[in-house]
Amino acid sequence: MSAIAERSDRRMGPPGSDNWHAMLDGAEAVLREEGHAALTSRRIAERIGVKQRLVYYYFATMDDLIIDLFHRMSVRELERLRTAAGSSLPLREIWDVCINTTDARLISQFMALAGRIEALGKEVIHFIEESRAIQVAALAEAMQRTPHGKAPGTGPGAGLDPAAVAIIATSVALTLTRERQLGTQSGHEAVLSMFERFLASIEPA
Amino acid sequence: MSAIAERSDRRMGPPGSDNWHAMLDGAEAVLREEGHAALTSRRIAERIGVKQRLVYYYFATMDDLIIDLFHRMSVRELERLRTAAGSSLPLREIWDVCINTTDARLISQFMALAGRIEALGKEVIHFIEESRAIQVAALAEAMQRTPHGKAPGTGPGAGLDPAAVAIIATSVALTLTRERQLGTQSGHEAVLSMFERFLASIEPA
DNA sequence: GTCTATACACCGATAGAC
DNA sequence: GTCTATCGGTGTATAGAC
Repeated sequence: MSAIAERSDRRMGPPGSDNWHAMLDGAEAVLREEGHAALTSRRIAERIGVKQRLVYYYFATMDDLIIDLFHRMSVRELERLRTAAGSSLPLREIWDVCINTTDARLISQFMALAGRIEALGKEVIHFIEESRAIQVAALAEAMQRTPHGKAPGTGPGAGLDPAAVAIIATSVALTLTRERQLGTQSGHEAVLSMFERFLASIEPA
Repeated sequence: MSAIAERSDRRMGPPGSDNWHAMLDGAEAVLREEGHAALTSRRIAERIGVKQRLVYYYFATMDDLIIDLFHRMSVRELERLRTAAGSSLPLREIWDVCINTTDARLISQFMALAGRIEALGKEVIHFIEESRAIQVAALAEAMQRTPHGKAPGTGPGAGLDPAAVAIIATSVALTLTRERQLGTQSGHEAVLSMFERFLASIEPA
């Protein structure tokens, strides 16, 4: 998945090595704290105490570094989601991951970057589809097991579509996290208690 | 609201003039097409056919330009929302604004910038709270008029909270728009038809 | 594997003439 | 109001020694 193989001439360091991870750790911290405008080879090198040139030994270009960073993060996040989905209270655990583990600042930075770096956009799409599949599967199973409510506002009992619920849940989780980090929480309790009620009805604790 | 008054010494051009608007137009286009890393005074000047120095005649710093740009955009967007809220089908019109008018690329760029520029963060919060108030008011009125459905999955008839619905609707609209622009639409029909059913139940056409 | 040194482009912002 | 000219800084990326 690394773009390293695509470049030919320059000698390069091994992905997965300690330095490689250290550089991605530094990049992640810079991205989180200062935004992607500050994500430069110099800043990363300075942060982890190596020379700038070394960054280009492990990553052919800064774009490649960014893509590898997102990929490492998305692998971890999918792992977290799969673990949550395999637990005894899958929906609650997944919701917990979405609302507490995710860093909205990082997501914002990657979203902004995805518009500029095409290969990153593809990674992002892949991540969205994978994570949604995990959530839809967990929701479908829980809904099948429990006689669940009706679609909101609907007269006759059209059931909820797991795909719709998955999109709503992840969208809302991201919004709440982002707004909280931004500094506003107006209306948050209302939607949180609504999700709490939904969880209680479909996955009793 | 412009930061111009806060700088003292340098002579500056009038906000609201033709050039001022032209520069913000150029900035908006750059932001949309190339992202905020490319949003520089030179790029803007080049785009609208003036010299770079002129940008600094109208805006004290690039940050001020960005804040003014967001502010101009948020005023327009709030105006659109208020018009929609005053129409004969307010909920449908508001939903239409959220899902069709909004450019998710621009939002992503501003979100990423809001973490870095403190004054922009405040503008963003202000916009979020204003637009949410408009939506909540429209929802509350429509819900009061129509006997609406129950909270999803709930046994006893706890009503939907307008604030919760507003957050859900805007979150989902932004997600759908962003994913569509990114290049994926998996699950979108499910959630769109769910909103369509909700709208039909609460605001018959 | 890691380093020094550096080419070259572009950035924000300013001084001061017209 | 708009221009020319420019400073000082920082960015990506490379060449080639050790």
